[in-house]
Amino acid sequence: MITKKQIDNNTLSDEEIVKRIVNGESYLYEHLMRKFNLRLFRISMSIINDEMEADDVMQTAYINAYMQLSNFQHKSSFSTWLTRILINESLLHKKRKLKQTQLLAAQTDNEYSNDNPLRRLMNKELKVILEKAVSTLPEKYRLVFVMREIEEMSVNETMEILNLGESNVKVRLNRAKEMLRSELSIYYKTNEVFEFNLIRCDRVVNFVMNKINKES
DNA sequence: TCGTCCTCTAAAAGGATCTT
DNA sequence: AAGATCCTTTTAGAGGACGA
Repeated sequence: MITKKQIDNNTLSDEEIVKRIVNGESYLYEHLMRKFNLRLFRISMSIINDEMEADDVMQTAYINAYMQLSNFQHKSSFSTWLTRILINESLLHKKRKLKQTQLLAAQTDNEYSNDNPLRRLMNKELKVILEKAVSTLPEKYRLVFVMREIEEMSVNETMEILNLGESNVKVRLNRAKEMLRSELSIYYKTNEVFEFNLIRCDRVVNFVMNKINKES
């Protein structure tokens, strides 16, 4: 575990931390991993769609990045460099898995499992619906959507990592949103979103009735 | 070969936010 | 308040893939 003292109250930039790691302070790598874990997990999930495998890929990417740290030339930010390594590793993993799947003639499970970091932030039902909708997006749109909207990465960072032009990033994001709107409309048109269920109905009714009874 | 669909790129308009 | 900057959205055109 890293102490606050060890990382100078989080005031060091990623690039400075990298330099210190390269100079022997390897324990500082934990700080970088903790900082980027969530981002890398989400991006990896957007490619792989499997939590366990995303974990494995992240581990491999972290190890690869660590091994290459002394070769990091600071041409881009550390986060961009690390994300690029993760994407490469994820795509490689996907490729291997596809090959394996074809050999075994097995079906790929495209559904997200139920435990995801987004859970804490969202209503459970809405989260499932959104995840399902996001998972239906073609990979290239899903990646841009996750990076821009969920990870709040800049257009510049996204285009740099994905090796795309600026307008292409924008159009892909816009199309991803269009697809999501269309996908989600199925749910809200069938009243699955904001469903006023029996339990909630009872709760509201009971609350109001209690209030009325007290007033009278 | 031709038509259709999809993707990418570029440009422009308009809105939101930041800076002076 | 005005201008600058960034972002989103829309539109048009070019080019590739694919089926008839």
